[in-house]
Amino acid sequence: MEVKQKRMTKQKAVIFDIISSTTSHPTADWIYEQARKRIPDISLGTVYRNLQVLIHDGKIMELNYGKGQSRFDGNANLHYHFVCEQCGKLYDFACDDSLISGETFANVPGKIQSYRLECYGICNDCLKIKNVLY
Amino acid sequence: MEVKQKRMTKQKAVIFDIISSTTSHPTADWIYEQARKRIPDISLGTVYRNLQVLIHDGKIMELNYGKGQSRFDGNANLHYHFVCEQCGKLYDFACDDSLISGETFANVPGKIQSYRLECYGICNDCLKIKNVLY
DNA sequence: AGAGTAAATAGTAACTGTTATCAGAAAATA
DNA sequence: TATTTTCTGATAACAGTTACTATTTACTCT
Repeated sequence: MEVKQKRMTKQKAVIFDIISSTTSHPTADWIYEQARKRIPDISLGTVYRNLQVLIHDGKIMELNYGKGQSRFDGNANLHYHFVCEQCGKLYDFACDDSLISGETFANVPGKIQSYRLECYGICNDCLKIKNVLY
Repeated sequence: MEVKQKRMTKQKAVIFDIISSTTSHPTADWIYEQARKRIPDISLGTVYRNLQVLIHDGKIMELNYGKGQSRFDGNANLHYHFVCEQCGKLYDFACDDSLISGETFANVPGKIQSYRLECYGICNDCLKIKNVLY
């Protein structure tokens, strides 16, 4: 797939604005629905194309957890994610980077450039609702 | 999807044997090709179905990195993965579990049940071949 | 500003990986 | 052996994403 894109278009600007003004880690479909409110005849292909461009440019991150749709994150800075296995919500969390470095990767057979850490469990909201169950 | 399966079948045994005798984290397609050498008319659907059953039974792990095909790992014990971005190879690595615990997840808005750690970079083999470039 | 041209778009078809369906085969049970 | 249940192979359906192409749009150079 070709990800170069030099020109600024209305579509690209709107897509970037949508992603960077939410913290909800939206899917391409959701972004498409939002974008249609501003550009009614925007096409889903354009959304996907521009998402790739924005990723390529380091403006956004793509998060894919298992199967299903990818999610996109307007915060391209280093941070981690917590997935609630009850409600499916995706939470950001920060942690001291130094906790996972050095020794942690001592056994890796190569040179590390990046890593990815995610955790799974039950979020506080779900714990409140049905805390008997967990 | 239904993942219960009580009976041991030739197909299931062969699939499990193939996965557990390689450390190469194969895809469903590769497993299918190997299985056809032993059961020529086995179907791809059967491979997928039995992979789900084996995952459900905790015999194997599914690894999905971004898009593309899932990979399967006959080692269901806790361990981590290193992906070479040059050659695409997937390496296992162990690390002291205690390095990533406690404080690391202090800010998580919920109760953690599991986590996943992967790292990306250039493997030693690729570094040898073209070490000027990295 | 207007013309020329290279790049991006909308709409749609195609593709990929996976899952569902279902008639028939195989295994368990009687 | 007959009956019932589970699993299979073959194939169709599906979801998410990407490719294609004629048309439109943004930028460049007067």
